[in-house]
Amino acid sequence: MPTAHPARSPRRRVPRNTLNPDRILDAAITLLDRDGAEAFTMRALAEELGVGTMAVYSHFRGKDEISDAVAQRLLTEIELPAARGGDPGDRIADIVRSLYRLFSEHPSALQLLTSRPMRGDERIVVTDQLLGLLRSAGLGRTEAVRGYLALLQYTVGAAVWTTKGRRRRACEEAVGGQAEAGLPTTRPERHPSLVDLAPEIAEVGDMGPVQFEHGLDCLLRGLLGG
Amino acid sequence: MPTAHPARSPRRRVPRNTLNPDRILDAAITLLDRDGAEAFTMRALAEELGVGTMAVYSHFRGKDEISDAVAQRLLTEIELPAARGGDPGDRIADIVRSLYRLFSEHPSALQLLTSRPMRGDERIVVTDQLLGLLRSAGLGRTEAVRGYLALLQYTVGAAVWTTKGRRRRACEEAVGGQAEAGLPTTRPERHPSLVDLAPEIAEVGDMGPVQFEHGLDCLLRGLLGG
DNA sequence: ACCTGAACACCGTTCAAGT
DNA sequence: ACCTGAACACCGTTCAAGT
Repeated sequence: MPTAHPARSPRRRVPRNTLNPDRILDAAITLLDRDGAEAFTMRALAEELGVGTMAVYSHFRGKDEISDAVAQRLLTEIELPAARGGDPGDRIADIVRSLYRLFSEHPSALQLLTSRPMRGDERIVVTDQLLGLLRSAGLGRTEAVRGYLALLQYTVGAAVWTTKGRRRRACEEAVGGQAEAGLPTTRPERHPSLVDLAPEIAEVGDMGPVQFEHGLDCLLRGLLGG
Repeated sequence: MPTAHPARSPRRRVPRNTLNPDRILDAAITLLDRDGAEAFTMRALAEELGVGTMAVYSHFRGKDEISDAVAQRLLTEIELPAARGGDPGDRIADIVRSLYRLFSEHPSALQLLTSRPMRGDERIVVTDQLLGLLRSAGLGRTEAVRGYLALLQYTVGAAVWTTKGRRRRACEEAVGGQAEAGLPTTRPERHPSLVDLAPEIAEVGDMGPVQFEHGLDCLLRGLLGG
């Protein structure tokens, strides 16, 4: 009496051809967004799909290949502003904003997107559009390339900050206690500015997108209005 | 005949009290900087120290506690500019630059420093000094807090970018082939700006600190010179 | 108190096997 | 071709034991 799964899920055997790359990627993104990067496991992925662990290996070479495909797919979801006219500065802000939104909506995918080469057509289109807009805003050739990099670096940094901050806050709430917006106890003599600005620090601490907008404004002013 | 380590290292038994928290943190940072974050393993750490895996647990509660302590220690290594006079803008740039340098010199520690609350006095001093300088540069209360955040976000993003780029480049070199500075093949009709600016892109691609400086200039101009 | 190995519950992946 | 479980080499950590 060879009972198949001694104490596992009630799954017996899945009908053929239920699995395909798209369904696997959907499940991977669900897993990533719902449970975080550390829960993105080949075994958990298979469980999510209601399938044996090794079934996934019929469609992808391994976890790395799935991660690459997820990054690719997420970049596809970005909606680029279609309007071809208007102020270059506004259009630049639109594109960068939608990048930030992508990172915010898929927090655990941020490291996927920053850690690997980002090949694929989607990223190239974003790059090309930004470079063209920076040029048409009057920047020189090298300035445009440097400006593009500065914009992306700021965006990634702001997204990392927001993402980690969110996790930090969740962690603190789970423990209990406000913990005054992540700032440890301070002594007025040694940290005068910190104590003086405490109310503003607490106020600003929460809102990710608003803060991103503010920094983006500053950066664009410095880039374009010099 | 109970032979101790069947095929392990020739270590037999270490004299007492050779281990202490400082030596463990030294080894952890060495491991992190030399072999990368994914090589930072409790077993590898013990090997580095010439000690059994579980010996470390006599000094730290677990891997998380070691990671926290490493982050703390790295923040201590930051050298804050001592000069108390001079242009606030220059002094702000100095502090942010030394933060960027810290991140660059300890690439694998970047996620350690961004993923956890960053408690401890060292971080607080940096924050307090930056806030004070932004205020004395003429910024309002909320502007100073937002400006501080923007600066840190940009710094983290630039460091992530540089770090990941370094790994990417090493990976590509190992495979062989220049791979034209990380940019995949492009078609001139679809990506005009990218093709047009190819030489500048290749030129800028390499230098991390120079690019950081440029973006920092822009951001500071937008922040202070508005 | 400090260090040890064995053992447990995980992980990605290889392999031989089923349909 | 597609899916399966067993097995292998890893991981962090618990535990009982040595000195």
